[in-house]
Amino acid sequence: MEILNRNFFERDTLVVAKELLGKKLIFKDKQCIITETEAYIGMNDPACHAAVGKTKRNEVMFGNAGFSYVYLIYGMYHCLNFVTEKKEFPAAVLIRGAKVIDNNSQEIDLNGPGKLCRFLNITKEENNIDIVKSDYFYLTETGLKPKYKITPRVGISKGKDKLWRFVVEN
DNA sequence: ACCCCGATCGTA
DNA sequence: ACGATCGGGGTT
Repeated sequence: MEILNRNFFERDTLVVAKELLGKKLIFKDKQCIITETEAYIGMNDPACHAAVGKTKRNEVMFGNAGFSYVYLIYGMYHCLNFVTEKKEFPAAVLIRGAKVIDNNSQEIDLNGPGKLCRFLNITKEENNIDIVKSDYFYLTETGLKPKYKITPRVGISKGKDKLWRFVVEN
């Protein structure tokens, strides 16, 4: 199916986060359907890495939409994000969960950003990749429009008031 | 050089 | 409830 393009990502982060639910994520030989996302939006969002200004780690968030932002958390897990909005406006969508379509049609639930990256084998090597140009790392349309609920983001100490987490129901 | 803490997860 | 484990970012 149709590959998601730059225009898809270069929009309001909350819209992108909601619309990423049900999309297919392809990385090398693996693919899955996204079921949970969170938005991190700009320098005024205290939970966003960009809140401290531009640094070596977060500079990709300040760049073009449609690039991957991968970082190491707690010394042992990786988190996968996709950069959104216009260049120089730092924002991204964290991919927190997905359902895998296994070769033997076994369903695997990747609930949690660390588990998702561990399963897909995504590491800092995959940081700053243009996913609208790559032939091994990209997203596609599926036609799915899953029902979802809206909740506060999890695992953060600041910015808990924002309802910027989106989870597919059922 | 040092210190604190984090967009997590598995175990207890 | 807690420990694992380490890099980023701020401070001395």
